[in-house]
Amino acid sequence: MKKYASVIVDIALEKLDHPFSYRIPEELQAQIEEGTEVMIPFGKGDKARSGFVVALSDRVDFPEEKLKDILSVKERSVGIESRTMQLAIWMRKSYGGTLITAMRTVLPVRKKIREKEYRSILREVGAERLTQEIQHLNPLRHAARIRLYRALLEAERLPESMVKEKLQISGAVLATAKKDGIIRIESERLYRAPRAREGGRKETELNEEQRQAAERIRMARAGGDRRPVLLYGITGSGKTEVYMELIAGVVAEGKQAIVLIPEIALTFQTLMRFYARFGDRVAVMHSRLSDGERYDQYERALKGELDIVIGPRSALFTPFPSTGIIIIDEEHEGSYKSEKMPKYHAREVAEYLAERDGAQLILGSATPSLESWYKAQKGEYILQSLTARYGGAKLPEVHIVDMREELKAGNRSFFSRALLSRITERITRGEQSMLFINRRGVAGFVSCRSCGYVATCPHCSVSMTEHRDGMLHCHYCGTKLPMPKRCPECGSAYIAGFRAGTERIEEELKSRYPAVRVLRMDADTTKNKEDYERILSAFADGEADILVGTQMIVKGHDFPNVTLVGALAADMSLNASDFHAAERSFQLLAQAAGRAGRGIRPGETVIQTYQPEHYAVCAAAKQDYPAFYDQEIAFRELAEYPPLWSMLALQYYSGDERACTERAAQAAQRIRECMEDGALELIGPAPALIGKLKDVFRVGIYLKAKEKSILRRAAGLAEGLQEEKAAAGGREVSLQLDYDPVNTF
DNA sequence: AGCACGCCGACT
DNA sequence: GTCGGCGTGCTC
Repeated sequence: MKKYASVIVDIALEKLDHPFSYRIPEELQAQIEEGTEVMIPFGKGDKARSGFVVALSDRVDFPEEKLKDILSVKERSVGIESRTMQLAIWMRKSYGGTLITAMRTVLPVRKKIREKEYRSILREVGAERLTQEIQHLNPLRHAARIRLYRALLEAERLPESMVKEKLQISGAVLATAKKDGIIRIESERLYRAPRAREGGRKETELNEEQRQAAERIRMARAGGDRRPVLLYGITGSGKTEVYMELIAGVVAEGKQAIVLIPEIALTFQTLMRFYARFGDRVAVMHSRLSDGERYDQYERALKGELDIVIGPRSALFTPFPSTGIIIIDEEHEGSYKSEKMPKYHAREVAEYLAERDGAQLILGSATPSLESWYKAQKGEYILQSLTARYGGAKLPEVHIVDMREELKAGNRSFFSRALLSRITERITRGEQSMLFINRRGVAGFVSCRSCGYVATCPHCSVSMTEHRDGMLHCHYCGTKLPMPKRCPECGSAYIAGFRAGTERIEEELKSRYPAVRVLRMDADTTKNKEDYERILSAFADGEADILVGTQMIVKGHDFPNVTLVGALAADMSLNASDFHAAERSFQLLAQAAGRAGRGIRPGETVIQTYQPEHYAVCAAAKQDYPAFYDQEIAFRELAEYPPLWSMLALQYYSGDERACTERAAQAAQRIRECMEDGALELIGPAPALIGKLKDVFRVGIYLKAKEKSILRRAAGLAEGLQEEKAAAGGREVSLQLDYDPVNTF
C-alpha cells in the first residue's frame, strides 16, 4: 500500500498543472488509486477542494512535515471531469506512460490562456463619475488605479490581457475597482477561430449506390448493431457524400459528430463542402490553431454550440455533450498513430469513445488498413462498399514497367521508355503529369538492378539496410551481414543501396525537356504549410506541366488536367525495412493510380518497378484491394505479424549509450524470466534504425504475442524496472511503449 | 484562483 | 513608525 498520493487540484486549471503530494490516511488507503477523485485541504486556509489522484508512491521529494492528509474520497461523479479522467486512465492502461501525460493528451487546452485573451474589463459608471474618481485619487498612492480609469475613459471595454500586460495592472487593482462598483469583468465569448459564414445548407446529391450505403449504415445503428462500420469505397467513389448524409441524420437527432481527417491541408476542398452544408455549426481543429483558439472550440463544443468538429486525431477529444457519430476518413493513414507518448491509435481510442457514448464509428478508405479489413472479415466490423466512381469517371489505365528490362536494353536513367514517351505526349497535348518517388522509411535498402533481388533479414522477413560500417543491418533483431559484392541470385555486379531524390529527377527532366515547367514538392520545398498550398494551387492553375514529388503529392486534391501519373520506383517503399512495406506500397500505388483521370479525359498510370510480379504492385494496378489483402494476410500469418499477432516496441532513449543498452538488456532479461515460456516472442535488443538521433541513443526491443494482454504484462515489467531504477537514481534512460508500431523506430 | 508577504511612498 | 496599496509568488 502506497503512503502518498500526487493530486492535481483543478484539472481544468492548467496553472495548477503540477501535482501536489498528500498523505493518504490509513482508513482511505483501500479506496484510493490512480484517477480517484478526492477532497483535499488546499492553500493557507486549508479550503476543501476536489482533485484527482494522478500517481501513488512511497516517497516524496517534499518536506514530510508539510504534507497534509487527504480529507475524503469523493463518490463517483459523472461530470465531464470524471469522464475525461476515465478516458485518461484508459489511455494510460492501454498505452503506458504516466497518468499525467495521458491527461495532457486528453485535455489539450489551457484555460489560463483563454481567460487572459477573453476576459474584458467593462466600465460600470459614466464618464463624469470616473473623472471625479480620478481627481479624488492620490496620484502617488493609486497610480495603477488611475492608469486603469484613464484607459477606461478612452474605451468602455478593454481586454483583460491588454490591461494586465500593457497597463501593468494586477489582479489586486481590478479586484478593488470591482468591489467599488466601477468596473465589471466579463468573460465574453468572442471566438477567434475562423468561423464560416452561414452556409447555403446545400443538400448533397447522392447517387443510388451512396444512398443505399448511407441507408444501410443508418439501419444498422437503428437496429441496435453497435459494431463499427468499415466503408470501403474505391478512389473517387464519393465517401464524403455518405459521411455528410450520415452526419445530417445524427445532427437532426440533436447529437454531434466528430470527423477525423489525416492532414487538414490535404482536404481543403472537403472542408469547404462541410461549411457549405452545415454552416457555422462546424468547427475545424488543426495544428495551426493557438491554444486559445483551441480552447474556444473546446468550450463551444462543451456548451452545445457546435454540431460537427473536423480535425486530426486530437479532435477525438472534443467534449461533446452527446456524440452520435465518429468518422475516421482515410483510416489507413499513418498520422492516426501518435508519435509522442502516449502512442495511441485514433482508431482504438475512437472505438473506446464510441462504445462509451453509444456513438456509431465509421472508418472510411479506398485502401483499408489490414487491421480493419481483418476485423471486417471476422465480423467485428460491418463492411459497406462503394464500387462505382462518382460522376461516371473511369479508372485509369495502368501500365507496369519492368525496370530490369530497361537495364537490359541499356537504359540506365530513372525514366523508362514507356514513361518518357507518355510524358512527351502530355507535353505536346498540353496536359499535366505527376511523377512521384517514395522515400519515406527507406534508408538505402540493397537491391540488384539486374534481377530485382532484395537483401532481406533471414530472421525477420524485412529488408536489411546498408550502414556506414559497410555491413547490412536488420534493425528489428540486430543481425549483421557483410555487404554482398555480387548479387547472390544472379551474380550481377549491379547490386547497391538504392538512392534517388526528387531533386535529381527534376534535374534530369529539365535536361531532357528544357522548355518544360517543372514544380518540385518534397520536404525541402515545403518547409511550412503555406508552401504546400502554394505549390499545389500553382500546379492546379496550370503554372507547370509536371509536378515531381514524394508521396505527399499523391494524397488528396483533384487535378482534372492530370492525365498521367508516374510512380518512378515502386520498389522503394516495397523494400522499406518494416513489415508494413507492402501495405504502404499498395496504398500509395493504388491512391496514385486513382489520381489520374479525375476529369473528363481518361488517365494513365505508369508504375516502374524491379519486382513487377509483386502482389502489392499487381493488385494496386488493378485497384483490387481484396486480392492484395489475401496475399498480405498470408504473409503476416506466416511471419507472425499484426493483425494476427500483437506487437509491442519497447523503445529506450538515453544520452548515455552504455546505460541505454544496459537497461534494454536488463528489461529483456526480466521479461524472459518472468513470462512463461512460449507466451511471447522477444526480438532484440537492437539499436534503432537511426541508432543515434541528436545525440540521443535509441535501443529497441520488439515483443510479439497472440494476445495484447500478454504484451501489457510485459510492458508492466519493463515499466516496473524503470521505476526501480528511477528510485535508485538512474533517471538517465527513458522508455516509450509503442503498440503495433507503424513508424520505423 | 486566492491569499500572504514584502516593498515602498505618504501621512500622523 | 505604520498604514495601505501594489506586485509577486506559493499553494503539498
